[in-house]
Amino acid sequence: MTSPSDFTPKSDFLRALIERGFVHQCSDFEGLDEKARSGTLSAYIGFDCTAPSLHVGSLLPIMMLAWLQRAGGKPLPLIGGGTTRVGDPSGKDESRKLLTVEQIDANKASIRTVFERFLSFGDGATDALLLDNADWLTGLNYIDFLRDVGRHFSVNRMLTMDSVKLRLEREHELSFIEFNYMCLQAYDFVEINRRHGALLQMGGSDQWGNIVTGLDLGRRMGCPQLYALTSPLLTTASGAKMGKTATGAVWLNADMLSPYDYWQYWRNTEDGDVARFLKLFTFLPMEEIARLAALQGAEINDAKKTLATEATALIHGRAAAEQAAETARATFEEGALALSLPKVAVPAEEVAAGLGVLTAFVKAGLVSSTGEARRQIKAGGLRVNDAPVTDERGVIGESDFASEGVVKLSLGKKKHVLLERA
RNA sequence: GGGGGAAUGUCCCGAGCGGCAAAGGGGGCGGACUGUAAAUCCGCUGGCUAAGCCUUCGUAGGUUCGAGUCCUACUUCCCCCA
Repeated sequence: MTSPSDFTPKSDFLRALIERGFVHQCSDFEGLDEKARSGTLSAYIGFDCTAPSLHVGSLLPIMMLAWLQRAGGKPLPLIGGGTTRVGDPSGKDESRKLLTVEQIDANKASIRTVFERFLSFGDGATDALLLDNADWLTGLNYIDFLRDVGRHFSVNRMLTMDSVKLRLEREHELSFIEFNYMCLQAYDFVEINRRHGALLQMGGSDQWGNIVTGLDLGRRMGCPQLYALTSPLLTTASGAKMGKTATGAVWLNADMLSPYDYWQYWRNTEDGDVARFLKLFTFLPMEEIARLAALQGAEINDAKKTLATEATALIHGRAAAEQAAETARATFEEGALALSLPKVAVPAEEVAAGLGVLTAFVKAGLVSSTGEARRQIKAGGLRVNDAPVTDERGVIGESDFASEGVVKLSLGKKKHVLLERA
């Protein structure tokens, strides 16, 4: 059995994951359910550390770990410090740059702050531990690895895996590194089981093959029965991949995306996604979600606000989330000037000298070039203090700074930035 | 090893008789309509100190008044034969 629909879990952990829509496949529901009920279940998920922040795409696995901890399990987020040093070859983009050890460490530290929002770390039985596979991969000796681990991999079997099979059928290049990547990933499972007793690896549905390879290796290398559980690939109701927005990726670190913008991301959820997202990205009880999901027409906006505030509170804290909600309310519902909108400072001398509108919008980060600013003006998309900009040679001067000492620049109806003198 | 293809707007896919800032999609952004939604329609989608200037078609040279387009070498990928 691999489908969650025809299984009734007894453990809190699996019940929560299944009823909230986190589960796509599992290697053995009954077995895992049993483990989750008897004793502390340790589980790990691998995360990418090529950027200094995770983005919303990683939120789903983080939530799975959080539910695990809530259900009395021990979550083990794993950072691929070792594997990123090889470079993930599964994308065919060869220009992927290799990161230095320092970069990886910096990213790791930054990413850890996100985990700390969702998981409690420490030395206790159910406290989370942040693992890095560099700890065991970098010291590996090739000959030893081949002898102890490599002999357990059946190339015959690896050749039947979808990821490999497809490439071979299409006669696409499959490099040796790539072929080995799954061996390392499988070995991670064994190592984490030995070091921390992890019995379960979770991940996105695209990781199924790799995770199952780990299961297999574990059996051959004398680990206890291991389990695999994957989550569905997340797309929006209209089929787009999650995590992209106007400004770029939806980062989880506040210094890369402000809580206000993060709140806005969730506020703009499509109708058809609201219920699903409430289940996946908030800890609200199911009854409450059912109530919100039943809202029709324009009322569903209330559900979106709740989603935005709850989701934002998880990573930026309740206070920041409520402030974002309030900022949005004042800005959108009252059309008022909310001083808590994201701010950008410009040197006072530049303002005194007269700041061109084009430059101002570029500085505010609302447009990427003066050329784009010109185009947006033609399209009627730029406003200064809510007044449409019609002249691209317009100048922002002292008089535009309201009594509050800021100028509100807007792109379209949704994106606002305050300019202040510094 | 031999033979034949391919590389295009720095998001992606893709056309391109020597006159090209380069067709067309997708995506994205803006406008209209709405509910800060979806769908639909319209516009935009190299940069700048902007009637002009600069930089782009794998890399480096060459032919030409003029090269994405022709020639040479190189790089990478694909196909066929061995």
